[in-house]
Amino acid sequence: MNKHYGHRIRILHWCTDQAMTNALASMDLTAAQGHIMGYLAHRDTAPCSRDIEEAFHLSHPTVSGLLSRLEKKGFIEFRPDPRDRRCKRINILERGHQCNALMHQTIRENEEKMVRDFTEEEREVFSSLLDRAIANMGGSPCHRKHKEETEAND
Amino acid sequence: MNKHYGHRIRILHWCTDQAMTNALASMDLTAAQGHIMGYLAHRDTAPCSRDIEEAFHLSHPTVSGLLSRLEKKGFIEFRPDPRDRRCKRINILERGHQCNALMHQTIRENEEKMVRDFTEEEREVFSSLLDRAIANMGGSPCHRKHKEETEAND
DNA sequence: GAATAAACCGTAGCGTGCTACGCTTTTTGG
DNA sequence: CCAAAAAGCGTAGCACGCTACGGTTTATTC
Repeated sequence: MNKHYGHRIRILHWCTDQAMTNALASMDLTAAQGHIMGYLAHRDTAPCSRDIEEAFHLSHPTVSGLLSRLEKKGFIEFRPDPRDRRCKRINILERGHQCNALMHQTIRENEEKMVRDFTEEEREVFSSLLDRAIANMGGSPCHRKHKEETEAND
Repeated sequence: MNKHYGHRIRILHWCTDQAMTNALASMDLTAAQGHIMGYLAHRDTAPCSRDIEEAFHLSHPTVSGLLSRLEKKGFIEFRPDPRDRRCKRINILERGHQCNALMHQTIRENEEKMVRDFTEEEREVFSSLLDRAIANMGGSPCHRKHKEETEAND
């Protein structure tokens, strides 16, 4: 019936996304926004949009939209970089720090939930197979920026 | 670094989606639209929107939008059901039939590509682990319609 | 030093997913 | 038979992906 890997991947992606959405709804964050906040939290230096694009393999309009919504809701603010006036450094505000603990806990819970009945060995196999599947599909997306020579093209 | 299953699932989903998008671009179909066409092709009776919603676990506004774009591009047409005037049966048009072969070939190629270096046993393990992960996350989304008793809740 | 290239960001426009609401039709219950 | 519930679909409005284009600042090159 639903025999395709692609279909299962889609469903699983949906599940994780929904779980995050539900867990974060209480603090007015979506799943995507939460992941950004989680990333910002364990950075020591304030990153700019470009850093997030690379970390999440997202296009910059996507990141731009996410950040502007986070700013509007008071989780972050932008600070001009005096060294480079093109950059807008992203600073976490109080409200952003508050959600940090819940964020990481939620991620951990969902990760655990997904493989809750897996043995340790199965978890490693799962990880390994996922990585190999990604590699087989051509690696991470990344809009082929800074791709050195990843293209053999048949 | 990218240690989370959720992250890998996201990337893998992205990969399959992009592969489909690229493969189908030549016939003016997106990945999501292509999947719908593939589903329609191997149906003998003309389904209605509801059938697609359940098959793909999508909300009905999403399906509605997909179908209206497919109709606008001439892949399908709607036919009122004389038995039930609420339903709009979905009929494949010539153009829709034309893409069928390419659709299925593309799906097969991508499925094979993803697991190209997997042994037969690994493929089965992968399938099984994906299914169990989905089950662990609470099963398929489906907006909890016709869930009989799937909820044990803890 | 001025022109070109590159880097960073923004906006426009689209597709695809969602929830929430409403409309029409069918089914159900009294 | 008529009212209420349920089923099917539509629209509005949002989030979040993308590509394509443009604008400002920085770096390079002559």
